[in-house]
Amino acid sequence: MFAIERIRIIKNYLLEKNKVSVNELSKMLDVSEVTIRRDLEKLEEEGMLIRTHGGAVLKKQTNPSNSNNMKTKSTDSTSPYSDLYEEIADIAIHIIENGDVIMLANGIINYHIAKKLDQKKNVTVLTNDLLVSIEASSSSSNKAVLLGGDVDYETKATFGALTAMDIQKFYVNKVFIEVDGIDVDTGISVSTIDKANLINSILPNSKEKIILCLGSNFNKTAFYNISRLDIAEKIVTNSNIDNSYKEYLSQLGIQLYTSINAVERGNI
Amino acid sequence: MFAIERIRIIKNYLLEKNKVSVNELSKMLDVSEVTIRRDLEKLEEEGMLIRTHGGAVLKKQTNPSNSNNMKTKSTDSTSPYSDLYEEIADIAIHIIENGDVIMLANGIINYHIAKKLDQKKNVTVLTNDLLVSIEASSSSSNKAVLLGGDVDYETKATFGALTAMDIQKFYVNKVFIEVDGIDVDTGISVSTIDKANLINSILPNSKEKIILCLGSNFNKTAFYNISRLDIAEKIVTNSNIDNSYKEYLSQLGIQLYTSINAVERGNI
DNA sequence: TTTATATGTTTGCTATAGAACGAATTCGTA
DNA sequence: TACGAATTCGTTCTATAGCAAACATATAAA
Repeated sequence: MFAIERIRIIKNYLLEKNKVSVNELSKMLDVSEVTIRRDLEKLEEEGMLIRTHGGAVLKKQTNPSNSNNMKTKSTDSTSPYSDLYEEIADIAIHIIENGDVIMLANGIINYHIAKKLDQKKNVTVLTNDLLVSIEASSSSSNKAVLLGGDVDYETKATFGALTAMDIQKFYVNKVFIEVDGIDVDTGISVSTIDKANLINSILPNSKEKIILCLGSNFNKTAFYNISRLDIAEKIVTNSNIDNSYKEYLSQLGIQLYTSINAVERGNI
Repeated sequence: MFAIERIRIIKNYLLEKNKVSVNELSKMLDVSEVTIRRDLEKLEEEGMLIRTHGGAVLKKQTNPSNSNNMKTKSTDSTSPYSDLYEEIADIAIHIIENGDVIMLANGIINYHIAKKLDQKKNVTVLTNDLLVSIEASSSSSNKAVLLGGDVDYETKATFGALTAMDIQKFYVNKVFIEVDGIDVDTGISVSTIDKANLINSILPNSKEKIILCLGSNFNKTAFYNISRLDIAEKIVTNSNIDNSYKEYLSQLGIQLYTSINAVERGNI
């Protein structure tokens, strides 16, 4: 037996018994007591034990107060926008009806929608967002179907060729899409190509398209353009937007849902 | 014999025995001790083993001295079996080589393997386990592909028709399967039909099948039978199993890797 | 050819582990 | 409390095995 093995064994034994005797170890490991003493000496240097006459006892670790961590979920619900996301989700949840088959593309607002889904029954959720799928499946009356694909650690969502293929297999009543930009001229846009591809894949396979967008993202254009605005049936946002937009959207036949809290908060 | 062959043999030998001596290997492989030392040096750099005077022992990520505190993730690592799961994962991780394309079926052991994957490079992980996919994608040098399907809230994994279809699109080097029962007569079995179906789907599409099984699940048969034992190339478990099994497995040409915590079990 | 890689041999040097023995300690008993 | 026996300890010494480094050889690649 190698020294390192012997020491490993002594460590384990000590952790179990909290104390060891030289004699006992010597017999157990079939080496001389001198050797055991030398081993214990090493372990004492490591700070693992305190030697005593005839053996050693386990040293109590001074715990470096690490009890603070243990964050639960990775979505930054501490983000400054968290409330706004939830406001939008609060509106959007009412658009969903029992028995609906919906797609929730990956994103924070859709995560909040998924958390509220236990209010509904017999809803089938198609999503590429891992956290959305977990929330949506938490209620036994609903069902979540996750799209396969390459996992993006940052967004906790699947993308890529497999995702696009999987999407083709489904047809949904409603798709909820979070966008990073809405603009009269450029339409709707998102900031990553993966998300753009995903949305483009699902659009043809959905009856009703519902755009979710922070009020602050109106009049903005993100890097990847998806389509013109008029593909959408509904837009949900958190703040009142100016009248020109309202008119424009109503001309296109798009329903605009706005969080009523917007005014109270006094935000623009 | 090429160096690369020799090193592969040493690896396997080490995984089986948990320790090797320079002298022993030198005789066994008919090369000088210097050569063996140089090989061990390489393997130590790879993080596979720890060299010691006279040989080397298999490296364990789970240091017994700090096994107490700092539990991180939501899977019940507080479960009494947690350490055993991790022991098995500690062995299994050494079976994975850089550049491998592997399947990790859903389960706790595979979750532990996924957490250790940051030691490896360019590994592609196919999985139906959401948590596994997140862990496996956390390192930028690796890649995770999640199988689509119906999400099961309890196991945080995907199952069903879509999962089976998605699996057909891939072929992997190695598949790691956690089973709930191993028996000489009945072969390998699991406790849910979903998992049984999943495993049956991937088996034809994998070159090497590696079974992960708690020692306590030997001689047991879970509800859903999967196949005979001889489809597996390797079995990894956490405790010594009796000699009749060892003989039987070696007759079938199955390599048995065992993690032994010698003292705990009192056998030296 | 040169160059690089893999392996073996030789040569001190070092690590390991046991023996010996005086010093320190524990402990039972007076 | 005191004292002696028994145990345990630390130190030194020794034999053995294992080690790294330098050098040598062979084989393959450029």
